[in-house]
Amino acid sequence: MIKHTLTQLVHTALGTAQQVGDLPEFDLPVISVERPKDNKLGDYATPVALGLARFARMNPIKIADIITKHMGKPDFLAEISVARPGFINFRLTTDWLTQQVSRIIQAGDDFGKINIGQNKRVQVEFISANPTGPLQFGSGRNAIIGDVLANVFSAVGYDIQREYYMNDTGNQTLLFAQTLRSRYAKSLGKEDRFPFPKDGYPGDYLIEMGQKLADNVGTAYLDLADNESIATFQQEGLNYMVSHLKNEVATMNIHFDNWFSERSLYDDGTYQKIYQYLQEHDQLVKKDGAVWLKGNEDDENYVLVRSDGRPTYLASDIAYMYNKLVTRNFEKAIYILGADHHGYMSRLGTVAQILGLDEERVVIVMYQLVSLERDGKQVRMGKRSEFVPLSKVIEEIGVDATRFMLLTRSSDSQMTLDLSLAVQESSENPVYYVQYGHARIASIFRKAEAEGVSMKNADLSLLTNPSELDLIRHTLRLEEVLEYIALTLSPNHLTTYAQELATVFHRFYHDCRVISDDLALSAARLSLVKATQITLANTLRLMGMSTPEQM
RNA sequence: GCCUCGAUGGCUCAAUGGAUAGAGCAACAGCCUUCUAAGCUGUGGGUUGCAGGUUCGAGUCCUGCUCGAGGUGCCA
Repeated sequence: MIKHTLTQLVHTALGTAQQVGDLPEFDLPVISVERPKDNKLGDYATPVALGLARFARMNPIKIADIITKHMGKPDFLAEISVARPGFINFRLTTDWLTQQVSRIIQAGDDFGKINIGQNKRVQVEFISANPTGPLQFGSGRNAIIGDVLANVFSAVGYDIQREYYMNDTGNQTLLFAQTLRSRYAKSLGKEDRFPFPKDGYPGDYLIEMGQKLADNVGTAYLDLADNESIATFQQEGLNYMVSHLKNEVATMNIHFDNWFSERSLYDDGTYQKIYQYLQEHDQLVKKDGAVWLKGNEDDENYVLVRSDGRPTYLASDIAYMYNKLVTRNFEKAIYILGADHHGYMSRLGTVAQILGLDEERVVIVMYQLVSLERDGKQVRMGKRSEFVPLSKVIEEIGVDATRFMLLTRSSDSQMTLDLSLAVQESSENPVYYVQYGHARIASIFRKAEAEGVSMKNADLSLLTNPSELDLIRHTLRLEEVLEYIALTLSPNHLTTYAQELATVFHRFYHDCRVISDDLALSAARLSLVKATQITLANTLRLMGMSTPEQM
């Protein structure tokens, strides 16, 4: 990446300047190379001299001059200039820029990939909603953030595993099984046998599920022994829900590598193992008949085992983390959590400490909740209030628009979706603007083929129009954007980038006719258009969206 | 009470401690005989919630305050 090359050059120049005594001794700082807001200033810039003024006790302009003096003039740079109050600006040569077009075309689907991950194994766990019902719209945000982050981490060189953690044990599962049993009995006309449980799940899907079960097994499950009964309905319900969830996420272009069972942590001895570990490390306290985790701070006590002997979800979380980071030995475990789980954050850190794990291996991406409105009035979401299924929103506005909308905002910002406006807003969704760019390009190539114009043996040096060069600059940013997203865990930048790239392309399309009588120029421009298409397509794919050939 | 997050143009939002705070929508004015007008060009619109502080430089970091969302269970 050219940005890294520049960083390295500045770094070296600073070292040299110190060696020859042009600059006093100080620890070399982290050098930031950025894109200036105004591209008239240059393609890249560094404010490093500004930050050094204090340590060097020199005027930043003077420092900048010294740095540039020792940088020499690499052949990919047309100009290195110093601007007040001490920026160093770099301008790339047109030649270097235009050559990038062929690099992009050669890389094809791989363009944008970089290797900062060094193939380290990283797990992204996301959604992980209780398998007790269809996904709610709020889970969509979790889904998109997790899926796109996983895409980006793959692209920057990590070996990524996507995992869905199924809470298939505990209170909610029990209630779910009881509800299913009651629905099943009812569809056989035996509701008196198993009345609807208190706080049971009201959703219609359970009525359907009960009916299906009755169709499949008849009355066989009515007279199971007490200890078998609930377990059976749990298992049936879980199987049904998981296949349902798989289909549901598949409609959003999401595919998990693994569906991890919480219960398996108890069945395979992981829980017993960590319990023993915690006991040996004096982390457990018995109080009021329950077992508490001491934690590292006073007053940070959490219950691990209830007074009735059943472990809490915290027990599972500890065992699960152990499983991720020790048993399966992932370099890092990324958790995508909604703000309603933010209590987890400190807890997971505590858990890592207790297990003697480097806390940096636990990465938490927290996003603010999505609230829903209808005609400007808030719609309460929750298990027992109005339920807005994700699938319904997707049905109404489409996967691409849904994904894009959920991805645009930064994770930290709360977002509101007005259901009555969703359809209307989706029609002006910027995703279409981006996809239109891709479709336009496809159209250009259809035309080129029809007219026998090809991009073979293109002389890229013919690309000199500012719109053309600007387009090249923007395609090259993809690598930087991906690195930035991986570093900051902020996948929303992909949407901004996609829109900017589309804007620059549409402007180019307006300014420069691609297919013309000038065959040499046509070939060069077709190459540029190809490179743009590759970049747009890769960006859309990273966001999990389609790349239409026509619109 | 304590903890987390937010407040940026009429609306929805962006912005690596850097240069003149940017997009889209909405409003207004232009551009199709030409590869897709789901496009392009232009205009207006801002004391970045309030008050301090740190810094050469703050929308961004720190402190206090106001308003909003969420958390603070032997629920997950």
